[in-house]
Amino acid sequence: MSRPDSSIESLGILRGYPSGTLLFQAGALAAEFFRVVSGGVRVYKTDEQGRELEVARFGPGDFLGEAVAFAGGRYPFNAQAVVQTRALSFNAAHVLRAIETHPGAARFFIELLARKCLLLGGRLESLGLRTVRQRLARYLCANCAGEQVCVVTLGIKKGELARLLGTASETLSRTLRQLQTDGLIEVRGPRIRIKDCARLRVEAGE
Amino acid sequence: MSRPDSSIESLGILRGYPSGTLLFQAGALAAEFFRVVSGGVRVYKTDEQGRELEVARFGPGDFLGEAVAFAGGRYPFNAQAVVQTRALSFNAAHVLRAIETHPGAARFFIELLARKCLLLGGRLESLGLRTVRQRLARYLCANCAGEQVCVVTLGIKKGELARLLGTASETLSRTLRQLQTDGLIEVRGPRIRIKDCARLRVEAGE
DNA sequence: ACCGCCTCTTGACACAGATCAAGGACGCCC
DNA sequence: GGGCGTCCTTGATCTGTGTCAAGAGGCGGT
Repeated sequence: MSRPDSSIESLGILRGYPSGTLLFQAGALAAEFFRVVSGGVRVYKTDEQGRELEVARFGPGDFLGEAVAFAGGRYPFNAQAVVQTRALSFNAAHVLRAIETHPGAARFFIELLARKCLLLGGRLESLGLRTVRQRLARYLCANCAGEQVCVVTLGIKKGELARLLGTASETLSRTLRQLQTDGLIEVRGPRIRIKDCARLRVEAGE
Repeated sequence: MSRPDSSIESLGILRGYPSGTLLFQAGALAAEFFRVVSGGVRVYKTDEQGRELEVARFGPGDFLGEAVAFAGGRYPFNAQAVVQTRALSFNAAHVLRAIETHPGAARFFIELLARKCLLLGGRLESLGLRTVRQRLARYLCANCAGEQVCVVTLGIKKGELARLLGTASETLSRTLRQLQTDGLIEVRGPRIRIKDCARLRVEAGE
């Protein structure tokens, strides 16, 4: 389920993106979409005042930009390589044409888009009716093996995590401390030991 | 582009939903999705404390629930008829099977899902980095003909609009007044005259 | 016309989280 | 080791928005 039809895959052109470069930019016409091969990409939006919201972060195997490319129109967000990244670039029109003759590929992209809708819906819900504390708890739970006691090692900078959670780094810092004071976690740099997974899950609101 | 393949359409079963009844409920297994024929449906989520966020509102011609049904799993939101509503109900597995042999239908659903992703992404951005004032300005602009001066008549109660914008009705009330004080609009009950569309658009942040 | 119900408005207040401003910790390079 | 840049933390303060409480206005029913 994580690989599209190989005849589709062969339509992709492999490209390299040094850390910091943009795969696409908000406002540009969306003719192509991408599949990350190695590295990582963050998708974000900046407002006039420079405040920034990270919509999602993608790693190897993930697709990005496919929704805009299929719908036609302009990218609503920026996509930036966070490390040296390689990605397959697809022309949306070519892929749509190929899909017409490959039912399996159609189904693949339908499920891909459907899952992306669910992802976005989940983030919407988090942002709309959860506090920073709850969102953080949820993030930690999601990245924990589910054991009673486990250690989450952040793969990203705390400032980046803050923007991913839709908050400021200062607030994230304070919230981490608060969870620690409450005996739920123990923070040692980028290493976070979850002392009580069950209780943390309650904090997260399931 | 707004109609699926007729062979797909014929898979739907027409059902009636009195005002207030649920088409589906958060947590239920998603086997089917819907297309509104007449009436209106709001999709929302309630948290433990009773706070509520309206994710989207659908009218005649719109699909809902298709993302969850295609991805498999449980509905993350509730869907409720806001007035007496008729809707076609589709079994997701049947439709997926039909799609395999109808390339046009595949393309239809891909574009449908893609547009839904864009819709959700837009709402995410609004909620994440816009103030209530900006979101309201944006809503008014979107529902205005684009003329220099025009009148928007709210089709929904102000309390409902508030939840759609992700805020409380009291705050909406105050914000409307504020825009009026600033000379951007004139409010007379559910009728809102936009005095300066261009300036309002600036407020909205394009 | 009176009453009850519902929606909307307004005021007072509380609080989460953003912002501003200093440090402090750590790594890296010369 | 000293200096410098980046990231993180902490404190003080400000602001938007939610919440609670009390009317105000409209509308239908009797």
